Amino acid sequence: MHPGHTVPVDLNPAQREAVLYLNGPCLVLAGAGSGKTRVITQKMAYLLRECGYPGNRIVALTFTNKAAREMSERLRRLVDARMARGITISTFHSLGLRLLREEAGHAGLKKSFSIFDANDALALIQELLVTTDKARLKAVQQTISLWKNALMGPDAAEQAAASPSDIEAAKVYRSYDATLRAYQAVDFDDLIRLPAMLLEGNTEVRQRWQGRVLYLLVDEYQDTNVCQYRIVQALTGSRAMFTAVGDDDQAIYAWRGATVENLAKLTVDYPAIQVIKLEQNYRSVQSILTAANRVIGKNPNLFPKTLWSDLGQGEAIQVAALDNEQVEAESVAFRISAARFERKAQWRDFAVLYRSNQQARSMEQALRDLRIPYTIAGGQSFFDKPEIRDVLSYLRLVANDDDDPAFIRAATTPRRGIGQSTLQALGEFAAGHHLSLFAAVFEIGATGRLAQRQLEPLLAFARFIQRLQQRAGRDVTVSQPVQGSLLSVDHETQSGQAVFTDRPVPDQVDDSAPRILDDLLNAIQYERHLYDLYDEKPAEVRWQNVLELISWLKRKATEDGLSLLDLVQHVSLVTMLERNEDDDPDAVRLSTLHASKGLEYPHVYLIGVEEGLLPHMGRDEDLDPEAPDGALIQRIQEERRLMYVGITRARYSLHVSWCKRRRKAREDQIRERSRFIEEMGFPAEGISDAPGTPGITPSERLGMLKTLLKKGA
DNA sequence: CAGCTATTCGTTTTT
DNA sequence: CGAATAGCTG
Repeated sequence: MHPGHTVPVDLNPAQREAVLYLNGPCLVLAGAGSGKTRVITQKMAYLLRECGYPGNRIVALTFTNKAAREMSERLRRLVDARMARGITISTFHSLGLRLLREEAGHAGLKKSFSIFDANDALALIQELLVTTDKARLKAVQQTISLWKNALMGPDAAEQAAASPSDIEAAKVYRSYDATLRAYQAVDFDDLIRLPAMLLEGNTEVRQRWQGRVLYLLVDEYQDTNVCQYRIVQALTGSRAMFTAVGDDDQAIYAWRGATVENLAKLTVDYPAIQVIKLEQNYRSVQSILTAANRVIGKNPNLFPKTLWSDLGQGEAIQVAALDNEQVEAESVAFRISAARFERKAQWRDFAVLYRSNQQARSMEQALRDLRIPYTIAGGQSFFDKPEIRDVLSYLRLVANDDDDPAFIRAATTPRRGIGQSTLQALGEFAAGHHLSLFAAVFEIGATGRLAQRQLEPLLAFARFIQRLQQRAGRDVTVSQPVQGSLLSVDHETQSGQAVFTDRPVPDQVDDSAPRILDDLLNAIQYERHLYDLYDEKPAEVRWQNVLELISWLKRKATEDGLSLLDLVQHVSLVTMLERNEDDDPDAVRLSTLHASKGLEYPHVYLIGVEEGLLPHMGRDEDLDPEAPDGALIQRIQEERRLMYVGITRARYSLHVSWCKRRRKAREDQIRERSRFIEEMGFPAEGISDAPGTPGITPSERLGMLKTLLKKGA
């Protein structure tokens, strides 16, 4: 493009140093809003342009798909698309998935292994434990997950298990893992753990993948777990050419196995590592930054930083105490509405952040009442919706008929005369003969263990799946796009010219993926099923979701020239998450604090800042005899970082609120304001009560509503 | 077998 | 107050 003057501009000295440093490993300690994404994208651009690195040998890893998307968009603005071709910008999970698909054989898996989501996994644990106690099941699941994230197998877990509950969990872990393997399935944690094991244990695999990674960049390094750290080590090898960017003050994922110590560990494992601090904040006005610094100042710090900004003092932070959750929501909705008018701002300039998803409920209600458009991030995810899981279960089964949970779900949805007792008989037979449920259908007939009326629908279903498998398998599209330099293509569409020229003309029987998908939906009468099950409106919404899924799959199939089988293998839950979010409409953003990390908004409303909710407290925190000393303190510290993350999302104004009362189950609870509010400096100067919000009477509220509706119309 | 009613039970954050 | 599940009936 423009060789010569492409050395990054618009960077401060520290950022510039971080971008240019290539003599070895590099650790960038980036405070909130200090431009870490800019550093990463500029560095990628620098590597591509100035250093002549080929795109397909640069890998950038993030934690969320949103972050990955953001990053590739920003890179796209910096460099020519051709130059960036083949670059990998993806989450750890999707890189892990790609590695696992490619190296499936080395991991003892067939290429078409299934991926269990959290629900599938929980159901499996429920089967293994006899308990119906959901809390216990979740606890076991969590424990197993932590072990997996720590790269501990069942043996190691058994050794490490101290408490009776851990010993029980270790037992479950063993059979859980064995069962997954029998199903030819992996869970989310395996997408990280198995690649880590493969890279460490298999020299051939390690060398192959090392050879593809000339430079590695890792975002949000403070949120890596043991497996992820090992993956970084294995991929970079002794060359150790990588840049890790992180901020220990924003470590908020300890509960899922992330260890901040990984940051410090880098300086130990790589003594020559170059450590660069980014301390200038470009996001927030000083009043916000001051509050943030005060709060986080209460935490011990691995790497002390002093954030500063030259954006001016800004307006005072507002703190409001409200009567209850509903009033709080109404107050926020109203104030946003007024502020948009006064500031001549857009809806999208406002965000409402909260600790837990349920808090979105009252907020949604209030926003709807005032006709304020909103979008929710981090709520129930797309692939958690039953209709999506239903459809995917068919695809999973087509790709992998060892996947018993998929079999059960598909066979019984929609209802087709296959019920509890049928499945139980089939299950017992299958277990006794070491068969999958699918395979058992064809064997059990001869045994006469099932009545004809039970066997019939089973056979019909299994044959239906077989037909799909045949059609999917016969559809061998020629060119898989060249997989020579393999880390390619997460975002860069692989389409280009190859797909169109190399694709065979479909013959009379159209077995292309899109056609099969259509036929499948038709055959199972899924739309009708939805309308039978739900009311008109919700049914339509769900059907729309299905259509969205299908059209996404079709698009993917067409663009990348994939057969249905390829599609199902390459496109699973994880890659589905990478689907382009709908265009961002002008709407208020509702988000959990966790999901807000990395984002910024001009005006932020932080709600539910109460003892017990924001420093979130378990019920009987001190009653837990197994809790080691200091566990509580650590939890509080993580909650404090969460508060810090919330505060630092705001650019110009921050509004904190809390409820004096909150109705829990059946009874109202008296709540105290969060300790974090005092830690911010309240009620010191620079922070004030929100004016004109407390104690709005219903009639006043109605009046305001009418006024607003007039304005809106 | 499948859909309906009655009852019970309430921690969180996400890939 | 709401959702998830057990249990019952057609």
